[in-house]
Amino acid sequence: MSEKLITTLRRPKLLHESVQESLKAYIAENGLEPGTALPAEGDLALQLGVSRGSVREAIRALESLGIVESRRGIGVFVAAFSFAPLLDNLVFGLRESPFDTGRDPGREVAEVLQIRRVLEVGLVAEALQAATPDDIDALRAITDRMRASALKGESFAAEDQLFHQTLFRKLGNVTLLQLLDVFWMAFFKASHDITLANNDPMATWRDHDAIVDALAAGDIDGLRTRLDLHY
Amino acid sequence: MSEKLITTLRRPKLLHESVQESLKAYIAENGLEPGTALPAEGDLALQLGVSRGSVREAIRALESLGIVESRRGIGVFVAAFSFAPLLDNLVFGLRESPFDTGRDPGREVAEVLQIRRVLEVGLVAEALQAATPDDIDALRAITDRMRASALKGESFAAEDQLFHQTLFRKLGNVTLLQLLDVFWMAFFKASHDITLANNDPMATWRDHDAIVDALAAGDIDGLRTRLDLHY
DNA sequence: ATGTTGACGCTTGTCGGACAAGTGGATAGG
DNA sequence: CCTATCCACTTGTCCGACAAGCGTCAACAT
Repeated sequence: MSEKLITTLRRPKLLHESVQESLKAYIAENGLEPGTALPAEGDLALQLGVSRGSVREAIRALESLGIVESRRGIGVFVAAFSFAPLLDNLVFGLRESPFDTGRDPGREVAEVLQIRRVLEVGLVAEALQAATPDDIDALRAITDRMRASALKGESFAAEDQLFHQTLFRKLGNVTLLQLLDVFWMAFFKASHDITLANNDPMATWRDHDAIVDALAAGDIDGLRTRLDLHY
Repeated sequence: MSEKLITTLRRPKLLHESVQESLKAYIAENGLEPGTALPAEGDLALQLGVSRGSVREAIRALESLGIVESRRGIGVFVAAFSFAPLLDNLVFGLRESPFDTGRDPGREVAEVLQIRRVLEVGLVAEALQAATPDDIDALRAITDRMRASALKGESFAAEDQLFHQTLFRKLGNVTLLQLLDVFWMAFFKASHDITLANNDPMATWRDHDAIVDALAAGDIDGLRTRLDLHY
């Protein structure tokens, strides 16, 4: 069959790449939990028979991926998985990925927005079913803080992010929550870089407040409509 | 206001991290396209006033993120953006992210599947509108190859991936396509690691074929239903 | 004249040692 | 018992050196 997976074959594998794989295998095979300390760079270099520089380069690569975390004067530790380390690269690569769209710098923002819209609109019904009165109270508290900030003419990025996170928390899908977080930040950073003209804070607050209203009333259709209009 | 974005503040910034940012800024500000060569490590070290080791560590971190690519004996080049370098880390971190779910090794798979379902079901209507007869022919050709493989008792992972990619290609949302690709591969790898019992190939083929039928008939509701049942 | 081969310079890859900077615990002093 | 200091250990950074891979160009052979 189509066994054409010879994509990027490295014959004589580079040393720091081998060390990288060795470290990943060491973590995976031993089932090391986040926070576990790895052997010191010197020990690793000694055990693997390579120089400390090669070990350091491997650690640096794994660190940028969020797999390990090195703390000066203490040691190297297994890091808790998070999308955050990948975010910077995401927005970096998102600024202008393909070549043929140079005339449309806001295209990636629109794409991210479309993905967020589909995800949230498609899941808000389930979020309504899973929501408890406590969740509604928490959302209302967030919109209250939004209004307070809006009245002072301030923006409320943190509250906006927290709102969408709280709305879908009860679904129990942590991957979804992280993904929404990534896209929220990607949208935030990108829109801040390109169109510095943020929307009217009061209008944004009313959008969120109307969503909470529909949520409290159990109005699924209205909820979908309000959320859709929000985008 | 709530300017609590002090998340990961490094007071005395580490040297190789500064070099990293400097390189990213150099690429972004000069608008360097993929394939462009960067100054040699030695030159960079000289210009930045740091050692070559620090420059190398920064390059190694950027390389693992897919931002640059260093070729031995030639130089360091700006890499084309791709989710591929991040995929390994994604599946690596997805194997068992949180601590409290050790008894449910398939939870992440279910989460990824839910995200894919919402995305595809929520966007299939727009995909129908954007689809041309050529697209339907292409999809039918894929399902034909699926049936041929299924009759021989073989699986058809590549065709499965291509099917979903073709279905949403006309939306013109490359970010979405890459995301679906990432999640498809994450699901494929994860499900292959955990539950080695893949579904019946014939049943999988019938699922996809029914989707093409509904697509050709312009039956939006049936399309949504079939796609939903597929998951 | 043309094709081949070899040397050379440039690049990244790897090594070893050295010192600075930061952390945490042991230890001596109050 | 509490406190301050010292010390072993770790990561961070630097320097110099050599190996390995690549491209160019000149000298050579045909």
